[in-house]
Parts: sequence; structure tokens; C-alpha cells
Amino acid sequence: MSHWLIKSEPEVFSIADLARVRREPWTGVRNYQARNFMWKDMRPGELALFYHSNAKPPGIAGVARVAGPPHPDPTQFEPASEYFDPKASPAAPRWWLVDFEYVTTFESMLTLAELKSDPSLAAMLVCQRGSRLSIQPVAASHFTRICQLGGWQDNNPPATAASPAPSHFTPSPYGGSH
DNA sequence: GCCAACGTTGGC
DNA sequence: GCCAACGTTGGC
Repeated sequence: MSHWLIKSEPEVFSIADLARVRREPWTGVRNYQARNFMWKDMRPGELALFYHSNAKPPGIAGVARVAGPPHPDPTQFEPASEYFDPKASPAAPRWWLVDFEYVTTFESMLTLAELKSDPSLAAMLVCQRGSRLSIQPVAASHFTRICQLGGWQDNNPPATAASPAPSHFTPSPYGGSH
């Protein structure tokens, strides 16, 4: 079970927007490292901190959840889109994404300044200077601490080994051996 | 394959 | 608006 942080500029798409639409395909990521996290590493049910970037102030506004398996970002095929990629085709997509669904909005946003002032969060990637990666893995301890600071706890933890998923019934989109 | 130039991100 | 950090591009 991995944890994540996803950045969005609230003037473009905020956590309030996610709360309204409930589920959103995370289009427009054009960084290979960020894409690979969505393509290969995220699993449905995993939780992500929703970070407002380019905001005054920037910070973590709430929590979202990976809502499904990866699929091609449709905007790469749309010539009118600012995310159009002429090197991509439906037969050979270059950009993959997952959908995120709304989980919660923190009662008050945890600002970046607050995160940086907490010694237990000093190692977080988002606290590092020059960290631009728009999708980042988050250590479980950091995730737990932030949810504690945000006044939220997960009351719907994912199913455990008591009800194993019949993974052999459906083909996995994740590949497996490289 | 190096690396300078350029573009973007995003805090401040 | 500034600019540091980082990623990508393209000449060679």
C-alpha cells in the first residue's frame, strides 16, 4: 500500500472541484517520472494528498483516492488540446493516467510553511527546495502525520487479506516483469 | 553522448 | 515579477 501526493493548481482544478465532480481523470501530466507512478505503481484504493500549488498559500488541502487502473490520457490524441502529443497514437499511447476520487477536505489547509516547520516532515519531497515533481510518493509515516495534522482519519481502510481479490480472474494492466 | 540553451514549475 | 531548480531539446 503506497501513499502519494498529487499537485494541482487550485485555479485550474481545486479540491473543491474534485468534491463536486467526485471523480476526475488526472489529465495533462507530461513528465515521465510522474507518468510512471500512475502507470506502473499506483493501485486502486491507494490514498493521495491533494496539494494546491501556485496558490497563496500553497499546501495540502485534503485527500483523494486512486479510483481505477491506468488508462491512456485522452488529451494526447486531441489536436485542439494543449496536451496534444503528435508522437502519440491510440495504438501507441505515450501518456497514461489514473482517475482520482474525492475523499476529504481538511478543515483548514496545511500550508507548505507548516509542513516545513514540522521536524517529522522535513524529509518530505514536497518540502525540498526545487521539488517540481507533480506526482510524488509519500512515506506512510508522513502520510499518517499529515492526516493527523489535518484532523482526518481513514474510516474506510481497504479490504485486507480476509477478502483477497481474485486477481487471476482479470488480466492485470500492470505488467510484472521488466 | 555531451552540454548549452531554452522552457517550465512553483515558491517567494 | 523574480529567479532557482529542474527537465527537455538539439547542435555538434
